[in-house]
Amino acid sequence: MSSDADLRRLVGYNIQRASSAVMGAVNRVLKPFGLRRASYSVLSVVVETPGLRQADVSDVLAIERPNLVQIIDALEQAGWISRRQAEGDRRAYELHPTLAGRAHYTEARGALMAFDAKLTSALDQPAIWALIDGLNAVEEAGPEAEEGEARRGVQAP
Amino acid sequence: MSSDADLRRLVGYNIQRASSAVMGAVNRVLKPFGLRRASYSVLSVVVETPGLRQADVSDVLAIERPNLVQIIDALEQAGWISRRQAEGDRRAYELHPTLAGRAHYTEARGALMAFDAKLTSALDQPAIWALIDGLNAVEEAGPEAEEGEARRGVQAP
DNA sequence: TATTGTTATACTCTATAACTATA
DNA sequence: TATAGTTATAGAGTATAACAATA
Repeated sequence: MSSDADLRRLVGYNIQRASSAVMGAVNRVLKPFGLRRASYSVLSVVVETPGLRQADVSDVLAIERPNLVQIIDALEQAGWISRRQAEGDRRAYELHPTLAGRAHYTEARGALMAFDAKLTSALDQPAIWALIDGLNAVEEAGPEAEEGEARRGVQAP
Repeated sequence: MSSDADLRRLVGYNIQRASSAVMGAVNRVLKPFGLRRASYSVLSVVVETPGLRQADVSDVLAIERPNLVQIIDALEQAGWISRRQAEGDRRAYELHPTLAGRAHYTEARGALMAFDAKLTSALDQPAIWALIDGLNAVEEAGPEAEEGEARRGVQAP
């Protein structure tokens, strides 16, 4: 009987453990491409949906605007995306992938998808769908599930 | 069609999003009890398996030994666990819960399990089992899945 | 008055090297 | 020589306040 058996009953704990087991590995897969998880995800949405503004990317990826700035700077300096003045709003920038950016994304995506497939190699397709559905349900429930939980309790040092 | 549709095909991305949606909420649930995720998990294994050494806790929870020290310090100062000299090895400490620690854990556990149940309120029991099984499979596959992925690629700024 | 991008900053989490005292 | 606990520290990742330019 393993010592974290009680913790293993919590979905949140299992998510955390799986997450930390995967995060570092993902970064190592992306490193040869000059990308990290965050910059890969930004490159992905810019390639898939050109013309998004930084605030849009912030909303889609749940990355705070200030933290996006440096990520976009790096992607722009690498020559993979570019900022363009948004038409009709001189405050905003539209983000577009360069040709090199599209090609680079395709390569990195191939490596990452191969890695991701290995993560689930012990599962059949229905199990993978169930996993993703479950994760999405938890993600949606997360913010609202706090109501009423954090009201009683003891203050401690 | 949402802009992260391509990312959503990656199990790792869905895990990351669910994880970050849940982590902060868990900490807010635990805050009234003077606990965070890490200290709650340490208190849990010490209550469930008294007498573990710090190195054992490090292995069970995948927390680096140096990072454990401050967590255990805080739990000890709060009066919830105690360090005891291990018999036959004067280098090591065995960790034991206090009476107050057991009681406090029971309270915090109740709040956390109620919160955790809300996370999965949209899922039936088989779906919850499938979610946990899938997460555990990914967690096991994580470390090994990197072989051969990170060898080719372009170095970038 | 509100919003976009930005700067600066701070806080948490995580990872590593090196020390001590024991074994 | 190796291990348990510790110290110090560095690096990500994340969050917030405040500013200039523009709406």
